[in-house]
Amino acid sequence: MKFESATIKDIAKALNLSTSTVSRALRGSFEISAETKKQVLEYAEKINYRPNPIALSLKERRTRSLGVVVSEIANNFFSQAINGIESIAYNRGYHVTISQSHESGEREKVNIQHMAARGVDGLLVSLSSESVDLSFLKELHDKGLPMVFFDRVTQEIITHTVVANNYLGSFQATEHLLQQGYRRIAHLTSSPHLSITRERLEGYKDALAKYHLPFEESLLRNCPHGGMIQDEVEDALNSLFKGKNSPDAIFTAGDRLTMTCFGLLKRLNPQRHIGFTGFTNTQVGDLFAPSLTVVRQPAFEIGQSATELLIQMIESKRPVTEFQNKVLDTELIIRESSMKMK
Amino acid sequence: MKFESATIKDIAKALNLSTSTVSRALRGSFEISAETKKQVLEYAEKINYRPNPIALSLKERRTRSLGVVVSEIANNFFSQAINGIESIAYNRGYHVTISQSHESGEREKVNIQHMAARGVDGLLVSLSSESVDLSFLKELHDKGLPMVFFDRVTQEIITHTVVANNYLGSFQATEHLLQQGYRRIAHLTSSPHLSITRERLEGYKDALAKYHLPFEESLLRNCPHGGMIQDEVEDALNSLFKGKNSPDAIFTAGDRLTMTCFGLLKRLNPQRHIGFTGFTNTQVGDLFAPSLTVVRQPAFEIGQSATELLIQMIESKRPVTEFQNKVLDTELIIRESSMKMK
DNA sequence: ATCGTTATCGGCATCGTTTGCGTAAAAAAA
DNA sequence: TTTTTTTACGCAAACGATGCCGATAACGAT
Repeated sequence: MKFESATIKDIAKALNLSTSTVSRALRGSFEISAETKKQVLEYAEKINYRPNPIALSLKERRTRSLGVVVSEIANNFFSQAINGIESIAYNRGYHVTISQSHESGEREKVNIQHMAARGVDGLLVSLSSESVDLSFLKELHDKGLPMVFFDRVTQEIITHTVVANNYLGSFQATEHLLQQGYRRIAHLTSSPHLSITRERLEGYKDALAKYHLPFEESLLRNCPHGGMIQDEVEDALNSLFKGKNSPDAIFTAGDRLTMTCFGLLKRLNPQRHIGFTGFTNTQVGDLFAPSLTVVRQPAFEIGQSATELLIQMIESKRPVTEFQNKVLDTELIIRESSMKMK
Repeated sequence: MKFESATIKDIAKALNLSTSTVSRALRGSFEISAETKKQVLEYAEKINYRPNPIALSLKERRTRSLGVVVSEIANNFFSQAINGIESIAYNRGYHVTISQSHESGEREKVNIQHMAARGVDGLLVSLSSESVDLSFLKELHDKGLPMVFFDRVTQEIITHTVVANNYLGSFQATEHLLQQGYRRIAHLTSSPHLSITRERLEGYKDALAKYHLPFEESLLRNCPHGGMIQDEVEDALNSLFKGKNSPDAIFTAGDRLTMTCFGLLKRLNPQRHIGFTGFTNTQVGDLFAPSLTVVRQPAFEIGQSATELLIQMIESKRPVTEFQNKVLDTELIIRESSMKMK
């Protein structure tokens, strides 16, 4: 089953012209007579001619498409970020190819290499939680493939980055819980490799320090799959609530993690009140019971900003040497789940 | 800023061979000596040679990528369906290019034509609510571009389709509300043009008929943007609850519509109890207050099934003339929101 | 010595489009 | 009329890879 489209040759043959004349007529070159031009334009319109973007890509060595790598689409943060990416990309004439790593480093590598082999003009990357060996990305970067990291970034590759103010968002959320009177705040987070994990942990620690509380390893849990695997979260919660020194509040550091943990908390511990807040971009936090106190990231804007920087790099004549590291503020939306029961 | 990659010519030049020899050596042709083959393979590995997919696409007239058109990614149903699409596509060696129509017919047309102009080997389409003139799609279909419709389908183009059993899902949900004792069940749905709208309306009507209740126009509301525009839903709800004959239950026919309506219902009518259920693929229906009775569609499986059919069409030698119309069952998950208060 | 085989490789066209260069005919200048 | 300029177009190369055909050499058979 093949799909045939009209080419410039078909027009040339039909009108007894050369392909070069047709090509020039189509793009309105001044060295083609008005008459010929009109003829060509009319015929092209008639047979609904569309230039073959693949041939153009081969010639111009560009595809006008951007590659996006995220861990999961079915994640409020990422789907909103992708909306931001798309809104800029399409306005600037770029396509968007999306691939998911599902938090697998191997999958991420395969997807990126597949896209990079001339499939895309640039890459928007949010690393997977398994990503440790980034040498394949570094190679692509060294070869000149433009890339911008967002959300989950790396220091190993020097380029533009766009992230939320994870430190401050985490600090504010933790401080809010402390202000409410909670004193044993557990922190449920993703893989320790990730930049967001480290930054959010720092904010959490510093907020504790401000209230002269020690950081306790025993209140920290890592779920490398970020809430995608329910058992991982369930194990973490069970171990947290096993002893007698169990936490009185939980602060989660990721969209899926927040949702999964919130659900499990209701199931596993329905009787006890646990203060709760977490990073999530859900738009229905006020519909939950209890309504959810959340740290919201400017996902759409992060996507937009990263895309603008990427396109700017792609279209720059000379190699870019000055890089921006954008940090956008989060928003703490306080609802019932973090309130202290009397 | 350009990204240069090694080509077959570089290998040929370096090894003093012709490009054809290198090409054949790379794909292990038997008419190349073992020695040359080894030389080529080794050098290719050394410079990390990757065939240029664009050049291959031009030659083989295929791109090994699939185009997906949905209204919104940030929609539980679609993001899960895309996961299904991706799971099959990547296993079969296809890329996935996603575009959103945002329920705009114009945007949909532009995106599809952009992708179709040789950008993709086939299309997976869920129509936008504004889609009325499908002539551009029909043209592409007539030219031989393989396409499969899922979720929101059309009769105008004869090809494979994969949908949920919208009629039955709607019937069961409505019947459930009726069994609970509700008698004035409003139906909030999307654009009347959509197949899903019609099918779900039929199920709703037939369930009413089974209980000898008349269908009342005054209990039907269309929100063409499917819950993406809050005001649309708010207006619909306000007009429903204006008179004295206001509904005692609401049944919504779409993911975003369900979420938006559920939120508004709590805000606008906090005092009165309204029975509620709707189509949605949210994974956290049990976390809401009240927990949400939902009609869940097998989104992942729908995506998988549609993709399998599409790839089968693409790889078929001769035009496909027998088409499947798959219908997958929905699941009614009963929770508190649809319970009748005593 | 001549021919046929076989093994191994190169030349060239091709996919669709753009573009630098060349050139015929027509128009303008001499 | 001759020369120069302009107009309007064609030729061919290029992008990267493939594949049909043809070329060359070595070798055995006749």
